[in-house]
Amino acid sequence: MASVRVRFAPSPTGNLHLGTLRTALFSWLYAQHHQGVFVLRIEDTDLQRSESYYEHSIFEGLAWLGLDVEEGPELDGVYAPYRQSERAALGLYQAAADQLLEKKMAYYCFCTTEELAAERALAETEGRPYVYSRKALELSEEEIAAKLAAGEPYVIRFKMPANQIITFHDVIRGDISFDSALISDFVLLKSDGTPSYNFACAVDDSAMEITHVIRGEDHISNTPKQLVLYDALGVTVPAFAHLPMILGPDKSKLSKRHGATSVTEYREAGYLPEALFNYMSLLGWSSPDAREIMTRDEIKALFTLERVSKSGAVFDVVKLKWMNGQYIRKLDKTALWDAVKPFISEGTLASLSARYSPDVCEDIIFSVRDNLDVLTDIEQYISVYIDSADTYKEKVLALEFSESDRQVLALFLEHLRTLPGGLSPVDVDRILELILEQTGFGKGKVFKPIRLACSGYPSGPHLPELLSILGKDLLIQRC
RNA sequence: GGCUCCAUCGUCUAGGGGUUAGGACACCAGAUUUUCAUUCUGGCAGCCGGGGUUCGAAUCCCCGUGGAGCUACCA
Repeated sequence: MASVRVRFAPSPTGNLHLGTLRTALFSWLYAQHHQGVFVLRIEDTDLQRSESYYEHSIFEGLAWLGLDVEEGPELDGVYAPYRQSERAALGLYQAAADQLLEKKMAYYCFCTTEELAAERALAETEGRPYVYSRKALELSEEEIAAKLAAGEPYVIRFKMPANQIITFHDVIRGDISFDSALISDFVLLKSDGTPSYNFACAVDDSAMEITHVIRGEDHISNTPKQLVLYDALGVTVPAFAHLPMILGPDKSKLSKRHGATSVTEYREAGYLPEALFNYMSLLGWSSPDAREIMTRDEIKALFTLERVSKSGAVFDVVKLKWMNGQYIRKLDKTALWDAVKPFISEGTLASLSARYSPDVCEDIIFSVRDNLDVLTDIEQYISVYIDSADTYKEKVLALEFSESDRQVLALFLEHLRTLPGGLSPVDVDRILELILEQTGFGKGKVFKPIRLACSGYPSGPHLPELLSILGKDLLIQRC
């Protein structure tokens, strides 16, 4: 069997979108699962909207998620170049168009946008579906030659086969058919000489020997156009798989008006790539054994198009957050510190390193990890460790301590003073235990005032960790 | 409007003729935790409607309905 070649073909007209990313993810997974090749092709034929800045956003997004590209721009490969603008410069699309022109399967069209708009408007008022009138087909050879010589702008259109049912088998959805009579003679080459999407797509997919075209459901209606092109060009047709849409909460195609949609935004909001990868893989696909938390390798091994669902999936940030928390809690002390560090403000970082050694910094972060859903949550939970003396005073002065509270604090202070050496978490546990015995009070009556007096906060990390990190000296001052 | 796709808890989904319709997030309750959080246990909640086919449909077929996508010299 021929080896699998899957392509991911985004256009660099915006930051890498979550929907686009999911297409990339499923394509990559499919290629990986079959030990195939994952190809990146940049579809930058829209000169107005394409920007190299966005191309980088695509590269970065893929790399961040760990979707390694085997063939693509900057990488070369047998099928280079991988940017359509570069392929156009090589005359690849022109050559294909010439071939169709010669076979009379395509033709020159000099119609202006105004003429076309008028045709369309007429069709609409008459309530019939619009297809191009084909008036350019009536032009004689001489007329065409004259217009060409005069430098009149033109496009090249494809001559759709008449009354034909075009059918293809979608790996996910089964057979899908279209009536060719309802499809207009679409443009192959635009008047600026660049290829239209459908043309470039078909030409390149065959040139690059793509075996599987995996893309969004929104491309289903483009497929018949590409099919007739494959046929006209006399090349092999790849397999198609149309993925369900990713939806916003209102069930319409996920877009900016739904909030954050670019991969960069999620990275900056403190999501881990492993979590996003895992969550996205479950949007339209499910594992055979109902597991949800899986490693990249596990997903890769389990992934098949047969288990991809047909209906659209609402992007649920709440579940993503939960999953991100799961991944955060899996990180060990050092990995957590590395992950979280870029999300701590400079000021906080400065006061942290001014007061604590690097080791203790890791302890601090680790002590609050259960509170983190996203990395950006970190700031709010570590303030207890770095509050200035003034801030602390302000907080404590607002509190009221009862007689029993004072009794507990006095005892605690006593134990601290008599403790030789530093204060370890185990020491804290022991002292707390002792006070419980000595006073006969319940846990709340003992722990609460100590937490309050020592930290100024009613809640926070576990007492042993919190107190041992704050340190004996500071606690003696505060009690 | 035309064409096309889709339809199981609020959300993501499993289940493809006989199941108490399963899991996950969220939500609610309880337990553990000095506290927030974490963790654990339990609970709430679903087959869009109508016709067929069948001894028997969530499952197969048809029709409705609803939602979505496409309808460019964008991709």
